[in-house]
Amino acid sequence: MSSLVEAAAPSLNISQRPAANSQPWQGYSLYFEILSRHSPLSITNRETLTELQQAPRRFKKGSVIKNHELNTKYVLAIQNGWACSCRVTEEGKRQIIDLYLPGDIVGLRDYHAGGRFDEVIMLTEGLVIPMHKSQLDLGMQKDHSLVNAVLATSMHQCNIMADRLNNLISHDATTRIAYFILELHARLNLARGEIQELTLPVSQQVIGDLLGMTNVHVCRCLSQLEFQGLLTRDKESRNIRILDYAALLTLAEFNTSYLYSCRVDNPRASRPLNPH
Amino acid sequence: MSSLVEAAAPSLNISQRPAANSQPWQGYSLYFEILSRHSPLSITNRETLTELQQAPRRFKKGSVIKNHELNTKYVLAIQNGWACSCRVTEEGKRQIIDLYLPGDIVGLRDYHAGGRFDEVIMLTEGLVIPMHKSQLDLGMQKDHSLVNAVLATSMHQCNIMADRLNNLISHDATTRIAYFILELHARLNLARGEIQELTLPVSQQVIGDLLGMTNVHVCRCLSQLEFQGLLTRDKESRNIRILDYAALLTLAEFNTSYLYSCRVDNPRASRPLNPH
DNA sequence: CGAACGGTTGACAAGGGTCAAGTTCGGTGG
DNA sequence: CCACCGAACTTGACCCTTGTCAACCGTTCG
Repeated sequence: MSSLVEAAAPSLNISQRPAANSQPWQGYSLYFEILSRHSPLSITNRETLTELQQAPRRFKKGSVIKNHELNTKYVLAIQNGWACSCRVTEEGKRQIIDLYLPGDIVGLRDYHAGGRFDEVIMLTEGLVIPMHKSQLDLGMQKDHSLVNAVLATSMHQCNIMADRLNNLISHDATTRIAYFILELHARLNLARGEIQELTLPVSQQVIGDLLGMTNVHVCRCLSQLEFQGLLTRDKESRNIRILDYAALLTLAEFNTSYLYSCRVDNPRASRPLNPH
Repeated sequence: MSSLVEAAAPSLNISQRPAANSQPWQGYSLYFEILSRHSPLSITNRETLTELQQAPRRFKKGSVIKNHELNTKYVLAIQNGWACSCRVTEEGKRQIIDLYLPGDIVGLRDYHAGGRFDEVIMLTEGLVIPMHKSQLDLGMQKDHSLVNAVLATSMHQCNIMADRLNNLISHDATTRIAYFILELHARLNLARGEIQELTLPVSQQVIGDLLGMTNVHVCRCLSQLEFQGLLTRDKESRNIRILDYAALLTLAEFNTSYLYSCRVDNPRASRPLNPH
């Protein structure tokens, strides 16, 4: 079972780079949007979180944005792009164990462990907004509702992982792919807008690494889903259009979409994550 | 891929049963022990947590101790025995997605979701200590160090799940079993005492459900590990004795034992979880 | 232009599932 | 005490799913 994320590209510690001179992110609080999704936060928190978050940083595909010595004191909010966390074996192979999409926070899982565990790598180019852990800690001490928001967000990530585990254990390859597509569809909050099109901006090799199968078989399974009339693909753009949503749900036994739902008064899809 | 936990046995809502008259658990705080493992807690927390925790309850194997309507307002600490959480499909099949051992806290994952997600079932007979969520919330508001402890404990569980995911994705069946045994060995904190013997108090069917394989193949893989001289089994007691710990580690690529380590000043193995 | 990468396809092999029969053991009832 | 039963484990035969290896094609990029 092979597992390769692209060889690590050069990366920078966030603290090495001071805030840029133009500050278009000022006044926009990605953290507030993310954290208030699962637990109500007052407008005061919005101001606090806006102050705490640092300048967005752009990373290239393949950049290591976090490991045992890089950004251990930061959590990172993904504003744009996909990232994954990997376990690195002694032989240097990387096994993808978690996937981060726009609107996810990276670094909660080893928040209290000094960030020792995983390496986080950009799967695409993207924008990342750092926040210093100690400042988030201070924020939580000042306002307890922030504690609940952080806890709820962490648990939400944990539930997504439980779902993936469920998917891996109980489904065969084709079904796993179908489930994965529906998971992305839900996490990207496309279900709410009844948008039936999404992009998988990664290679079939990466999809295989995520789902515990080979790139060859990913290709076969996708072809089969297409053959069955459940979806169509555009190879160039890596777009997928879901043709028969209901049939996909049935096939994948995907009935946990509620896991990914946000609070009703703060729909994720209705507001673009990138304000520029 | 079949998945069956024994048919649900009768179960009681914890609140239906007042504290017993004799109270041997008084003064003993399982929650303090668990929560202080990953983040330092003051002795004040010990008293608080001791007050908050309710009378231990004994459950039979197969009891449902938590679901969408049962104990939704409680977290449960496992003092004794094994439990698992399951996703229930529409056809009523149960898929095990998480395993709880003595010293684990049940109900953190859907803490903020009203406990809607999983059903938790005893895999063996066991003792469970409930605590009302709202009281834990109050405790966290009073003392911020408790927040860190709860967060760290949650994240620890999340990391264990990430490890299981890693195991499922990257290993074949025999290796998965080896990894699973090492995971248990580490989580039960036997590594510290260099104890090479442990008990799997569940059927091979359940092990298969946990690892995404059939009971038949679990049997074959265990036999093979025994044949290779890595361990011996006692069928009656369901005991396993590890003969070649180093070889098992190598085979399973298990190098994450640090994940399960407790704080040095509070070793889990040195103090029995059941004070009676 | 050629190299590198990602996707596709085919032939073949191996890992693991399925089914069925047999075994052991503990519990139950006569 | 023995007969019977069910649960769990074991083993063998067979077959399907998936991995492996290789060739080929289209695109992109230097």
